[in-house]
Amino acid sequence: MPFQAQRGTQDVLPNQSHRWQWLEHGFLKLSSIYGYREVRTPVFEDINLFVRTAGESSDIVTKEMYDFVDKGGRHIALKPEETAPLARAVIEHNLCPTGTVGRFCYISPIYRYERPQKGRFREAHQVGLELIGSPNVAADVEIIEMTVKFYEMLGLKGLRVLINSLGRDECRARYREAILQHSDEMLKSQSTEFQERVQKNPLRLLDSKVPDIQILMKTAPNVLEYLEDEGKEKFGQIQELLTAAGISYQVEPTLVRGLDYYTDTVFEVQSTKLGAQSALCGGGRYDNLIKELGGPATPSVGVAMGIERALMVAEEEGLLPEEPSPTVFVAYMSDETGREAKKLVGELRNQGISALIDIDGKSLKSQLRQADKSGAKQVIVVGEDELASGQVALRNLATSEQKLIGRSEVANHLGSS
RNA sequence: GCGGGUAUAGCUCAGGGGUAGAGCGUCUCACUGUGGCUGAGAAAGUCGCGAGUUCAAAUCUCGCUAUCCGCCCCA
Repeated sequence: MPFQAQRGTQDVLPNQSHRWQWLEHGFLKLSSIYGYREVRTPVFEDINLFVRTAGESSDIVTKEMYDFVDKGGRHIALKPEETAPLARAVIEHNLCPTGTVGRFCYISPIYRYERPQKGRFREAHQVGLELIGSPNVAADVEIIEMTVKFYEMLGLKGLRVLINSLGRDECRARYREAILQHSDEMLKSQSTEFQERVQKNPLRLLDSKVPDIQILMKTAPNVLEYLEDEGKEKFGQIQELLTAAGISYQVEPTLVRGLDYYTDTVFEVQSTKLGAQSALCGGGRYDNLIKELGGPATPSVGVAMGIERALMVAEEEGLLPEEPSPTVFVAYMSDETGREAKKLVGELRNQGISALIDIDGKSLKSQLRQADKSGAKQVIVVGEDELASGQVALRNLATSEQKLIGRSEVANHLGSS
């Protein structure tokens, strides 16, 4: 009877790792070019970390959390994102002393207890960047620029960069009132559960998928008009800097984030190829987070980019690298030549040459078929006659050219041809 | 948490109350020691799991599980 595991994510099927490596190497390279240091945190955290950082939206957040009580009675959550754990780690280890700027990047699994669908998994992975300690708009721009560069590096096309500013406390409070007032009539006809949610996070109305609400939001007040003077000025500066950097973007006043700790800038990169999940990444400024967690007031900005989603888009666009194939397939004729062939494969592998060999003693024809299938460019045939004179046959599968070479020169030939 | 689709060979899927199907792949042979092309043949399945209805269930019914898609939510 087949065993079906209760699992939270898709199995990773064979031959995926080169895709991940491709993406992660690209990310780490970009990070190092910009001077970002990699940080890792555990997959689990005390659930209160996330509850605190979510502010008034905390019960919504808790609902989506993959949490449990561990053997020691601790209430644990598998981290649903990396920004809060990283901020916690920065405080705990004083990675970014007051007055300095810290640049950090991460590659991390994240967990959310929700129904999987296209582009959404219970276990997913993110790469992310956090620039901690600077209130300057140049920080916002650096993060957005790196995000765009990352996707450019992967070769993704047709992406939209959306930016918005949510202002700070004063703007937020005034805008909440305005949008609640605007939606007052509509809310009366909704369920109490929905009304409570809206009370907790009215901004969420802006990117609702419900058609009626979308129509209503077309005439909603614009958050940008509620920005404090400083926020307005900064948002203008960010746009100037982005333009100067040659980054095309779109101001989207309905772009919001679910968490309360975001301040001023928020941004997102979208693709049309992800079903209901259009966002490839999300980021923004979070000047209140570190203080909220008990650290010194530390203005920061960051971004988290979904690995699975990026790979899905890359796959649809045919950008993924080819699977690596072995350099050579070593075929043999008999038990005796088989022993010699295995020895040869061992030698090649010891030299770091990717070599494949049949292990079931199949026919030569079958071995060559395997070789063809494996993508190996060349085959070495170890035969009795050749072996008697200390030689093996080297066959190029693409051209069908075959020549005899000395048994001891195999590695040299493989290197050059 | 809510709604819908799907589950049959290694893969992609058709079928359908009475012997389990196709294409691709695999293997063998034609071709004693040379892949791709061609032809012939073979192997391979408790038809997701469990119960019910029936003389008979892969097929109908119910439950469960998994999976995909949408809602909710999205850090």
